[in-house]
Amino acid sequence: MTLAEQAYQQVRWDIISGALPPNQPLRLEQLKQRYGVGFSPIREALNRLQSDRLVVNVALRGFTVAPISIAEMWDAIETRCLIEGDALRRSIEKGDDAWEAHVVAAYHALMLKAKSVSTLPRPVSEADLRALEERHHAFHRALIAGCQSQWLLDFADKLYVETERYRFPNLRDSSPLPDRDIGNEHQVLMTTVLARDADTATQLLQTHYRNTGRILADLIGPLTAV
Amino acid sequence: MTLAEQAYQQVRWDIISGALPPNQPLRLEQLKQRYGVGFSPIREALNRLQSDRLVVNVALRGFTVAPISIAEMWDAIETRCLIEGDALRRSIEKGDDAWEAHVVAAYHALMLKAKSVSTLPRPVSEADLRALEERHHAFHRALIAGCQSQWLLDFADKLYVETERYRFPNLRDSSPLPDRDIGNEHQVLMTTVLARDADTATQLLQTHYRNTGRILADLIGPLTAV
DNA sequence: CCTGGCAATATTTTCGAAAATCTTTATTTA
DNA sequence: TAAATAAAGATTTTCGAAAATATTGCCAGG
Repeated sequence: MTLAEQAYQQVRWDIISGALPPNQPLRLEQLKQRYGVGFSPIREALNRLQSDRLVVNVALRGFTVAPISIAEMWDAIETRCLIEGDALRRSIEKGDDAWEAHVVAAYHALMLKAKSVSTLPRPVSEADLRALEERHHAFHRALIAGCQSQWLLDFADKLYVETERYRFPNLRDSSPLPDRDIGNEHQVLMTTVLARDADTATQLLQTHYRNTGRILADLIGPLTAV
Repeated sequence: MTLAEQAYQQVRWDIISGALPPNQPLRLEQLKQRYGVGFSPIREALNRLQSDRLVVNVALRGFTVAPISIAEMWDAIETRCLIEGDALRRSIEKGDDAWEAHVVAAYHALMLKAKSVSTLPRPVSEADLRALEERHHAFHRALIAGCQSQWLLDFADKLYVETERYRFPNLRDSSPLPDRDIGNEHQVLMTTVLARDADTATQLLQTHYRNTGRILADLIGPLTAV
């Protein structure tokens, strides 16, 4: 793997996890130090992150971490509902045995990690949270992986990462909500998908995302209102 | 504007127009000469184009122009129908007077250019074709610009460029089809949009794209089958 | 004649310095 | 004092050379 690729993944994670907070100016000299590489790989990473909308760049005035806002979060969530809703529908219609198998496997892997993390003493390490996050992403990707559209999958990936910027930092801070069982929601969703009930599954998926949005809006709203 | 930005726009156009054909290896030394800039701006441009899926990159083995195929074209078209269909619907619901004005203006500008180009002696110059293409893009963007979703607009832009790779090269080669009046299709579409008839407008837009797809598939298919 | 390994060449990737541009600070002028 | 101007400093952008890696062509051994 090239240094540019490594830098890309590291900066990307630091933005998602919040280590590099929204609107933070990204000075090249400082990033060079932080990630221990030269200018070229850093610039390459930042250019790619710009296409992901994780950083913004004004010509000759450098890069900053992209801002976040409640409005932008809802835009990402609603667009995700559209993209993944359609992709899930197509997956359920066209998905073969291999697709089903991957869905089951990804769900199982997610559950195992969720269980193991839940028994860990707080605060949970960055590495464990990241591992859990990887499997969460893998599960959601597996659901729509049978849609046979590379464009839908690409867009879904971009939107997943974007919404994660809102979800992840609150995952660390707040304790799990007593009135919401994410594990159960995932299981019901998978069961419905495997039963090939496209309408119900799409509804469940979208409701899942919108409920998350409402909770996050309540958590973030008061803070940004200050 | 930075050199990297200029290089980006130039390479992008050369790929869309077909001057740099699909699968063409992009040697840095050669591009450096062609566009008259150093390594850094070229690499920056290629990295951005990779995010647009116009070039592909294998680590340490360099960049090539992204391949095209009938299957990929249909994927782009169908995804575009989904994205722009929803965006158009939202535009019609939420669009204000300023949005309507921009639609009318963009349509008018497109018609003017189309008329002027149609009177020009063949072959039409690259510059004229590009100018016409810019206005065509602007019109389609204006239609959905009222949707109030930056994500939908971003995705629509990406897909527009991708489908243009299939449409544009055939625009130059083949004469206009006698049984299809694109100008009329655009006018009917705009009238329906301004009448705020979301269902009909969405149908027209999607049919417009799918008809184009069928024609292009017939033109391209025989060639690639060789 | 074919195949595997090795040197030579070509290409990409990375680095650090130089050039270009923006920002800040100090100074002058009205 | 406020506005405008100029110098100094900081930062981004660009370049070309050096390092790392891949590809090609050649030769020996089976």
